[in-house]
Amino acid sequence: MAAKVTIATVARRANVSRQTVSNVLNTPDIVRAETRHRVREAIAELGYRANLAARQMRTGRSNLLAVRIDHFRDGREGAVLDRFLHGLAEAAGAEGYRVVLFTAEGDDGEIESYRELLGSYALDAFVVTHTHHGDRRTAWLLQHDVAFTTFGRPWSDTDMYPPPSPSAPPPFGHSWVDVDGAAGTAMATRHLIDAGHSRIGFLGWPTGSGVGDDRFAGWSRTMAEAGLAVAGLDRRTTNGFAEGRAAARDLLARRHPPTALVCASDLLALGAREAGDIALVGFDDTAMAHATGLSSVRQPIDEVAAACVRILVDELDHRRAGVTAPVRHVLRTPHLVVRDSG
Amino acid sequence: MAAKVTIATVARRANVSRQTVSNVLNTPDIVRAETRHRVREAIAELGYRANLAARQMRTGRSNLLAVRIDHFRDGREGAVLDRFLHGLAEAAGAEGYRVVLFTAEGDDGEIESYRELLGSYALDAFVVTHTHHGDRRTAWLLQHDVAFTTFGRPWSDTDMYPPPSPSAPPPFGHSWVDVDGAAGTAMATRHLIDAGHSRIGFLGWPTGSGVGDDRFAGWSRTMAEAGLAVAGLDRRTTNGFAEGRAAARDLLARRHPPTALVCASDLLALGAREAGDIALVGFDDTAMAHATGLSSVRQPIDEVAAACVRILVDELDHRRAGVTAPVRHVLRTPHLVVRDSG
DNA sequence: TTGTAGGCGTTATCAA
DNA sequence: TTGATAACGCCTACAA
Repeated sequence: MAAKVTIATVARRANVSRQTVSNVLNTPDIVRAETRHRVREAIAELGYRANLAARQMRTGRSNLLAVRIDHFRDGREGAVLDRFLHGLAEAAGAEGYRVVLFTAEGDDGEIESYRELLGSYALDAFVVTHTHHGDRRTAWLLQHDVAFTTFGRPWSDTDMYPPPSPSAPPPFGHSWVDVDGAAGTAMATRHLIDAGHSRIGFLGWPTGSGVGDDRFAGWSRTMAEAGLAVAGLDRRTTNGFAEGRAAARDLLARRHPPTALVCASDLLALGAREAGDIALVGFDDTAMAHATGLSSVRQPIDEVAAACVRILVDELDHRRAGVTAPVRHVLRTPHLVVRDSG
Repeated sequence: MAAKVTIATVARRANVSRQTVSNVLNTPDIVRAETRHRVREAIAELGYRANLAARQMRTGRSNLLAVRIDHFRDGREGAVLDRFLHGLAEAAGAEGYRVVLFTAEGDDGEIESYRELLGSYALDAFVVTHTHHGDRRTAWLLQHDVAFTTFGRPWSDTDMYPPPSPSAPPPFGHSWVDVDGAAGTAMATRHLIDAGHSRIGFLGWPTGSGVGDDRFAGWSRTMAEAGLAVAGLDRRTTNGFAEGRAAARDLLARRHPPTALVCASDLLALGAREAGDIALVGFDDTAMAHATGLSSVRQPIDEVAAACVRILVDELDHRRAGVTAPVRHVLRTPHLVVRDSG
């Protein structure tokens, strides 16, 4: 354990006051070049690093971003969350922030965690993932004037506009970052059309999930634009391998079966692959797709994470300056990874 | 934003001094029951929560555990690290600790991160993952007397016993938690033997990786114990789907081909599945195995994470008391998830 | 441009 | 058993 090096140590070494050292650190411009240089040398020689706890105590900023880590869920969530966390940690690190994890059960459990973490002044902002219809979390955060952004759009108006209250002045909406799922499935559909298919089906999740409906929309819109019929070509089911297989079998058994399928997840696509010979495109470009040669729509997760961090850092900077940051919405376009399957 | 509630607020409300409130929080035994009760009521009424930055400043403890999050690597790493992080965050939370992430490139990059994080007093201990032969990280941490534990055994003596130095007194080894990979492949092998197979092959990674050699050992040991020949039945290759397929084809083309394969990863197993009709057992029980009905050896990741946290909390408690914590080694046994593949 | 004084919220020390 | 005082390391305001 090296001896403790504080601002005072550096000050003594550089023959200046503690305040001058602090200035070199925080507002270098107001320090004479020669002094600044001397102080920086002392800092380097002594290997000085600011004590973050002390800084936080004084400034009230912890430079910590919190994100909930979910239970492992098969397929999609696993791989995507993993990449997201990595991207988040990397982007945050570059901005002088760090990422802390917390776990919670359900929306209300997550809100309880917000209370705890905020109560102990343990973090500056939250990244909220897996937004859904009627999301109570975003409403809570808005009402409590907490800095946050979401990976995922608000899927209903009530998520965007909580009941106005003195503590939640306009604008009521919140910043978010998301991937344009419809653009992804549109891309997949177009790819299959270009490959010569005309009876292209869609395998997705039950109506009602924002993400699922979005992905459905990209397919149906593109089919319509190409003048292709969609009647009887789509099947909605819960996410899963067996479910994908069953749904695909069902589609293939119809009078005019599809020759290709756009799927809302790799898992569904892999299930469908077992249902018979059919061109496939999955979604999320998971390890499974990579491993099994499945074409898949890949979300630019690193960019999403970086955008989240940028938004939050900007938001925190604005708050520090006492002004309201603009609400920002970032929608990134995924890209299609073509493999032998489609 | 609720008004700030500090220990002083609570003290006033309960008609005691700040110190008494602090005592109720940290050493409740020394406070008279009646006073303690009154203070606790005030805490509840006011929704008081300790300011962690202030506490850290005073105690020098941040209650933060740091873990590096790697780049996403296909297959294995993704799913396992994901589960591990969740388990870590959950177990840490239960002990009043939180988990912070950091990224780094290579061992030396990780060591540089240690320097930074420790220098700013930003965390109490590290969890080190993916230990390997000649791991410089553990040696560095030992030499600098940093609290840490590893998920993964030290795979060479030099990892365990750094050059003795005044700052690293005995015991030189470090605590670790790991999964008994050999037990896992032994289990898989026995399962295949019980299913009637006698020519059971092994598909693994090149010699030299601790984890890979460990998994190989379980297979070869079990085959020997059962009096079964292993000559010409194993194939080592880099991890990957195509690699697994090629290696399996190679094995199947031999004069006396195996009828079943124990694989060091799900990815290899899924590749092997495409090589022909052969019973398979994978490793890690990833989403891929779950989705495709592949039998697989599942590591008790949650238990590993919990053990890591327990070791670290214990270590930190000892340090706080000024005594050396015993070095602990935890080796957990995986279990076999049987599906239709094997 | 540089230095001095004070306080952030907590806990450790010691006195009452 | 409880309370007063000081100190952790930093930053902000203000004075020199």
